[in-house]
Amino acid sequence: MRPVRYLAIADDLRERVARGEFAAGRLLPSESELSAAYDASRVTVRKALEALRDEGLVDARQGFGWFVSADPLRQSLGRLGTIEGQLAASGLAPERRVLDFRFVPAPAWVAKELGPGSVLEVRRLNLADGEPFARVTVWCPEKLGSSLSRDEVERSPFYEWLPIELGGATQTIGAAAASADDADVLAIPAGSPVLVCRRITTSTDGEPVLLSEHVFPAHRTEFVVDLPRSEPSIAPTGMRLVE
Amino acid sequence: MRPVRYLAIADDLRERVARGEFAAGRLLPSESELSAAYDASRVTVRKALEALRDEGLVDARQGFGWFVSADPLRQSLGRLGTIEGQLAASGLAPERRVLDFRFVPAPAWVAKELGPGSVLEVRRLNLADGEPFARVTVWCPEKLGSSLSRDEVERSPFYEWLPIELGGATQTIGAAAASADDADVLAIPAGSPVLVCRRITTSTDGEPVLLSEHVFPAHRTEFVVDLPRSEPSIAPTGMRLVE
DNA sequence: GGACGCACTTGTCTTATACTTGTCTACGAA
DNA sequence: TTCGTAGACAAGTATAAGACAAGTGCGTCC
Repeated sequence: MRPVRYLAIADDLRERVARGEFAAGRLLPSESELSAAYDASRVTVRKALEALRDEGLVDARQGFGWFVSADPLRQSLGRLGTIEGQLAASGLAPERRVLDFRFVPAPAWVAKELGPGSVLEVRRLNLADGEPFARVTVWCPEKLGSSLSRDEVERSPFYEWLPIELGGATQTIGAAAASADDADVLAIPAGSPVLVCRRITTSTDGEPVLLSEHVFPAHRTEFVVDLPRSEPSIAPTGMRLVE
Repeated sequence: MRPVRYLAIADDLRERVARGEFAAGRLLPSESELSAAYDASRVTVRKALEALRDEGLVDARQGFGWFVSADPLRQSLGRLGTIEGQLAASGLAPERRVLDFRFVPAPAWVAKELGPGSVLEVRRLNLADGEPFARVTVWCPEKLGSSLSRDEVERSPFYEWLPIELGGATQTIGAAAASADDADVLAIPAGSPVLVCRRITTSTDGEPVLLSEHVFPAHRTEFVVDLPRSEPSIAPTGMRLVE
């Protein structure tokens, strides 16, 4: 339960925009409709929309309506979102291809977080418009992974299938030279620079439940971090594709 | 010795905050709720909260509530600003060596932010215990840079010498292969992976005033980013050295 | 084609309620 | 004196519900 309703609505709208539910340049539902949909007053909905406008995500014209900003100048993701959502927002077709799906003994750095034992390891290739842009490996404890099927994790984001609610995440971003294996699946020369991102996702009670390693070709991806100084209302952190 | 109730409550709250029970930026239960929960009067709860406020751990706004202070953010921003400080903290001797100090026409991506014209460009090498660990280039408008001397920027961080107050910053993090030049000054093989971080720092009124490009050898550095899930609040962002 | 009206939108108010912190007084116990 | 309880009141915030002005799009009538 959130004490501040309009922030929750802003979050939800931000996510829906990021998912591409409202195409760029297209109209959002009117304030009255949103008000009815969220069962909130128009004032509250407006505050949410105005918050999004401050982020440059949407804009409004009197007598016309609210619409997704044509050029999201600083499209910023304040929450733990999926890269796929951003892809969809920029009009690219996301695709997931599962390379491996197996239960294995936890690798060293995974065991350090989850504890020793068997884990589900899913190796996956993410594509945008047919072009590979990320090799992702996800590990989760055996007891969580046992309810998942390979088809499921190929269809939609991993965490959607987990029977628990996720909390926050910590990720480290580093650079490396592509291994022969990664170079192969990403269709880049071996040894060329890649961004390596390791993420530890915890459940709402703080236990690490999901570990992942993302490898991005350097020429296609970069991280954007906003460091606000004065008003800590939102500190967006996200990733975006560079063209 | 008489047990002092409000100090005990303050201790308990401090621990709950430290455990992350209340995410940074999140509202705490109201004074009335805490009062009921601890079976103490509101005055006592208030004294506990005020003690935490004096420590800078929480803050309050009238009519709104108590929330975990945003201080960690500013801290990490400061940390980002001075990697050198981190080095010193870990017992390494930081050193700055100015490679270039000159006024030049703004390069393309700099001109895009600062506008065309002449800028001060400072190329610098950062060392830890004699080992180079970052090549940094800073650009700032000519009228700001004209009051700086080469000795000054070699002695202490760039922004300390600027006659204006800085606001927030946006930085992008990417990977690349080391150029021949960078490889040379960083003492790494040409073409080996490096982290490239470009930062746009704005003044308090939102004007970009400082642009910088940091190049780190991949084997020594990585970024750490915390991602909150549902709370649009504070996302501490920092960088640390890897072993 | 041009003028008009209608339905709908955002922008900007007011009024009211519930809840919050901020501050104060009065009183009791060790 | 110090610490605690109990309560009252002021001031601020979030939200609800609604009224009204102003702008937009569209169909209709002349």
